[in-house]
Amino acid sequence: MSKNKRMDILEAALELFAERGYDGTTVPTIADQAQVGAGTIYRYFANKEVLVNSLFQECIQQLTNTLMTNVPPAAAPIRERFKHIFFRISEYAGAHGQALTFIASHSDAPFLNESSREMFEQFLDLIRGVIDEGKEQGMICPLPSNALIAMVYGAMVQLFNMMKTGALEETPGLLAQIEECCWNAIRVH
Amino acid sequence: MSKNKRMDILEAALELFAERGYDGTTVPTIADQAQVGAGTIYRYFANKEVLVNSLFQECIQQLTNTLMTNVPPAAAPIRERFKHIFFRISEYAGAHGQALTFIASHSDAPFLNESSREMFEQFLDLIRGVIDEGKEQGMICPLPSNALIAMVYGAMVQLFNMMKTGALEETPGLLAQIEECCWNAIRVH
Amino acid sequence: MSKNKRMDILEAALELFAERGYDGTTVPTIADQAQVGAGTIYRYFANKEVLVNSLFQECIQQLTNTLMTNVPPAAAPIRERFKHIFFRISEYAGAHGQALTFIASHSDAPFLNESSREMFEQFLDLIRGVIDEGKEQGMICPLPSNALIAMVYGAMVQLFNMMKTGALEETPGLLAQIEECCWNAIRVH
Amino acid sequence: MSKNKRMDILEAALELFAERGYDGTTVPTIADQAQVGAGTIYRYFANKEVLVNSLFQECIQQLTNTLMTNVPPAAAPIRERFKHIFFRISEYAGAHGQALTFIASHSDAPFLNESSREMFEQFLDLIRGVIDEGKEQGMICPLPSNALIAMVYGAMVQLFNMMKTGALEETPGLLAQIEECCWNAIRVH
DNA sequence: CATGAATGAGAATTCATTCAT
DNA sequence: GATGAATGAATTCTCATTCAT
Repeated sequence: MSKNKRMDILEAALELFAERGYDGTTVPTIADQAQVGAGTIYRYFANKEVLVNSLFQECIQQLTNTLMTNVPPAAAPIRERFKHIFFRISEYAGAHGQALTFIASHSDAPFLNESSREMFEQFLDLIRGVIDEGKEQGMICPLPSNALIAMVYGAMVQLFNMMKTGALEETPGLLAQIEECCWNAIRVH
Repeated sequence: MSKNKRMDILEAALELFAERGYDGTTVPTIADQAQVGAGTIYRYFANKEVLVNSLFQECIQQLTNTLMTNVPPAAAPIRERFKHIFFRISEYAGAHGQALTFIASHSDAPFLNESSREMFEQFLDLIRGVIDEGKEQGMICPLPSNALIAMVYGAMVQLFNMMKTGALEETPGLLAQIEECCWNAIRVH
Repeated sequence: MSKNKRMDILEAALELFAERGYDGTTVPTIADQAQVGAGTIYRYFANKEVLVNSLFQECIQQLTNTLMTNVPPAAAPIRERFKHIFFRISEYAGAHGQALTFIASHSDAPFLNESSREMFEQFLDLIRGVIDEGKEQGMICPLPSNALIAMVYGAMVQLFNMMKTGALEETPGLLAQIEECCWNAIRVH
Repeated sequence: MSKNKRMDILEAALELFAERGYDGTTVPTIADQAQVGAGTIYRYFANKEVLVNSLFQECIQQLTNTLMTNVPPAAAPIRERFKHIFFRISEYAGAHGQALTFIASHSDAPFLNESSREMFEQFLDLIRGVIDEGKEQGMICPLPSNALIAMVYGAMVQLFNMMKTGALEETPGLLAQIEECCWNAIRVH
């Protein structure tokens, strides 16, 4: 017996949205997976769109929180700050089932509201901050930040997705090497 | 008056699937966009699933064809062969509206049939071939090929997606620099 | 090459309506079976309802014509006149594929128009005439004519249907015995 | 407010299928008649075909049950056993609206599944049993059982159909006389 | 005349949402 | 609060009919 049905619903929705997408998932299916009645979902969320936005925001919040723990001081070397971002996101992907997959596949969706979009931008800003600082210090390529973020974020999403589905086995040391690769992609040579 | 309604339907579907996803797109919407009657779609495709698979396969085919033109000789330096892949995909993304976005966002979808999955794998194999060869020559990091592909493919998909939506302006020289970045991500340092 | 497309269409429709019923048969299916274009059907019949009524009426007409050939004189014994009816209908059922099945399964249909219903009644009247005369002569049971017709007609329809589908093999002498049975059902004992 | 919507749906379907046939009846029409929402039908029956098969089987089951009540001992005279069949079926036709009409007009339909066909055959076997026994005892004509069943069953279906539509008024004694006629059709003279 | 591709109204079916229990 | 049966609007798909060739 779970003490929190709201959480059960969000977890069920996360898994299903990540696998089949928002439009490919029916509310009764979420209810089944969450082991609640279909009507119960509407006690906690006004409708399906509110549910997906709540879920999206909670995921981004958790991801952001993860990124904000043990943050190296602003004065720390860019290399260290980049590592922090990489390994925190990696940690989050490992800890929260399909959350990163869900975020990545839904962050452009037309049903996301202003608030969800804003939170996603704020998350990207955390990465942007490091990248911009790195560019100023001449450590990172002087390309548009969006391009640099896209490369790093795109690469990471694909990688963690593959690890989730088992297409890529996570061996010791692999993560560190991949981090190195991502850094090499954007650093000045 | 269009000569080829089948093509009109595929083009309309491509645009809509790329924007809203398969499940978020209704058949009448596709019909409207294609300027055909709803029933007409069913003269060309047995059902919506057949439509999305046909579209997916034609896109992959075109992308594969693009990758196969002006292929550098197998003996060419890996660097050149990597550039070829990058710029061909880039060319395809520029030429075919939302095709790359559609492919990327649907390549894991549960409604893709065996044949579609196979064609997608064959496309990835084209990239894998260069990467494996590069690893053998000691030019590319000795990481699992899937990881290397994921990084390059993930980065490219995000980048071309951003260019499509205007979040990233395509300035002269930018593409070449980005290509350099992608190469730096995977090469041996 | 058939010289009469109208006939081809009617024949195709007869077979299909007998097998699947009017509502279970699509116009394109009739066109395929008749080896004509779908549009051609509308050159000969204003719509599907007109087609089924035309077919019904032509079938009834043929059946009626068959019943009217070699009619025994009104003064002939009832037994002989009954035999005539039985064997003529049997002859018609044998000669015209699914016609009797079609008639039987559609004679109550809501899409039959006044004219079709009238013709069917006229056909029944041919049987009714003999039965009424038989009742007057005291040869046939003094039951409502409708009941007597129902028995004889119902039995015959089932029997010829079975012969058509092969559930009942037509052996020499069988028909005569069955006729005897039908007569026994209604005659005075 | 009805206790049992499943029953309401089956009753509505029975009436409509009997009148217009399976293909001539739309699901929303059934829903209207049953006073339920269209979607409700799909909570009880996976689709229209499952509905018609369920209905067919329930009707056959009821008819079979009726035939099995107060069965005369196997040692009873054939005449009595025949009467039992006739009057039981008659009783069923009288009690259950359009059930016999529905059964008769759909027992050959291509959408009936194996199970439905089997149950119908088992029902016919109940009649066949008496007829076969009668033939062995020399009481019933030595014709193929299928032919004898066809006559009796065909006649009865037509008769009860007529009574339902009012084309034949059910007066006291009529039924007994008709039963006599049916018996006369098949008995040895 | 004949055709069959094209159509859109209508059929079967699904699913977000409500509400009586 | 929690439920899940019930609903009907929306979706997928079919098919009678039209019309350009």
